[in-house]
Amino acid sequence: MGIARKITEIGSQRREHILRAAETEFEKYGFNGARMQRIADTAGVPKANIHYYFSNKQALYDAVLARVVELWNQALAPINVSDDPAAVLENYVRMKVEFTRLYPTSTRIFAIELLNGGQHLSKQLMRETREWTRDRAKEIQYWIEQEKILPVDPYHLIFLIWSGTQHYAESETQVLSIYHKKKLSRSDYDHLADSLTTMILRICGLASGNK
Amino acid sequence: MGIARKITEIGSQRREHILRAAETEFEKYGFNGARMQRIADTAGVPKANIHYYFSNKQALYDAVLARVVELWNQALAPINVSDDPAAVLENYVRMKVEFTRLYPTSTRIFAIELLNGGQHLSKQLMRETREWTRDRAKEIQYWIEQEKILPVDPYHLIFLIWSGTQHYAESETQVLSIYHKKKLSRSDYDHLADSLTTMILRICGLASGNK
DNA sequence: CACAATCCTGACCTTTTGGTCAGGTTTTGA
DNA sequence: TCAAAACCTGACCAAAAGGTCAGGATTGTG
Repeated sequence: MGIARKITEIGSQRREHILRAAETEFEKYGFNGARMQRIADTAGVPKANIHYYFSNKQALYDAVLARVVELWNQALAPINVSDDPAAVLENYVRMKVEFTRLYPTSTRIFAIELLNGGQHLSKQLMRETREWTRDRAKEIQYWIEQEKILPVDPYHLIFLIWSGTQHYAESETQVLSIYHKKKLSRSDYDHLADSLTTMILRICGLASGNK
Repeated sequence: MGIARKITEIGSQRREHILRAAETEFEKYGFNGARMQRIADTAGVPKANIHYYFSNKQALYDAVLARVVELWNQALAPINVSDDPAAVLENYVRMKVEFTRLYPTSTRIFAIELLNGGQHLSKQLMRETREWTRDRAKEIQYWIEQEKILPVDPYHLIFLIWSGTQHYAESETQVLSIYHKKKLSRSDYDHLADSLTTMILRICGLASGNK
């Protein structure tokens, strides 16, 4: 984009088109394995056209990652709607499962990025995530002190929720192999949401009846 | 290796050397990002030497993956040493944490491979894992029927243990960023093992006191 | 209508990278 | 001791991949 060009024009749905193609490419092959030519083919545009919108591969990747991060931020934001630990936790777990179900591509791109050391993630995002987590941990700690839930390490609990949900996108291959399935269905995810909710609540001593 | 060459000679610690260098390379950059030249430099041998031991990049990667899988299999094997669910679960969780601590590289290579769809994993391994998991799930189901533990979805429980431990290797970047640390210490892992054990036991209604 | 700004792309260039190979050195074993 | 087997490597090579660019098409607008 070098010098400021007249901002987005109508015809620039191309940009969007390319971005979408790039997203699935980076998801499948990672940054290094991604091929500009293949992205061009998927998007149905000449390779040179990509370079009209994105100065280079890195810029394209950054743009893809930016959307992923934006989505991630959205997911972080809305949490506290209640003072009741059980409601807050259940709400969060279900949202996280839903996020994983709806955006497996983003989940995987993010996972790849983290595995690679997160070099392309902004300090900004890292800080926001840290602060968000710290606040959540404090809230949990407060619940513990009020004896509303059993004592647990708040960070470990949060990480368990994250990993437990994301696992179904990140290690989908393994999960599918074990289930002997081609794809996880909607009801698989519904069941997972119930199951995970129960487990997390039990950890906190907030048994919701049984099963 | 084309035609059968006289099997390993003493001098072939080279092979080992190269393999070790390749391991860290594949861990850092993934298959596509890995550079033969860099592996050679790390191993301190000329690039052509690598091709004396491994016909090509793919073969080298397969060899690396084979070791990882072997390690993985070892970790799967020893489980049942007791009839007491609490003991079995605690033992397994602690072993898994220890594995993640000791072999983060392997854990990450495996995670990358799964994220990539596990194309290089043998049907054999997939089947073994499926069977192992199925057996474990049956055992858990049995405990439930005997009312030794609270009802849970056995598969979800197993996946939760896996993801919860592996998370600290796979998303190490994020975890470290949140903890504001450079590295997880031995005691961090000890604490994690305690914490995870407690959480998993609570899920099963096997509260081990508190904390 | 004209001229600018934007959009588009085939052809081409450069660098990187996995891989080869001829010929040399070292080890083995009868 | 000596030849065969195994080991080693500098110098190359061909293909792949990211990126450039000159010039054409299209669109907007006074």
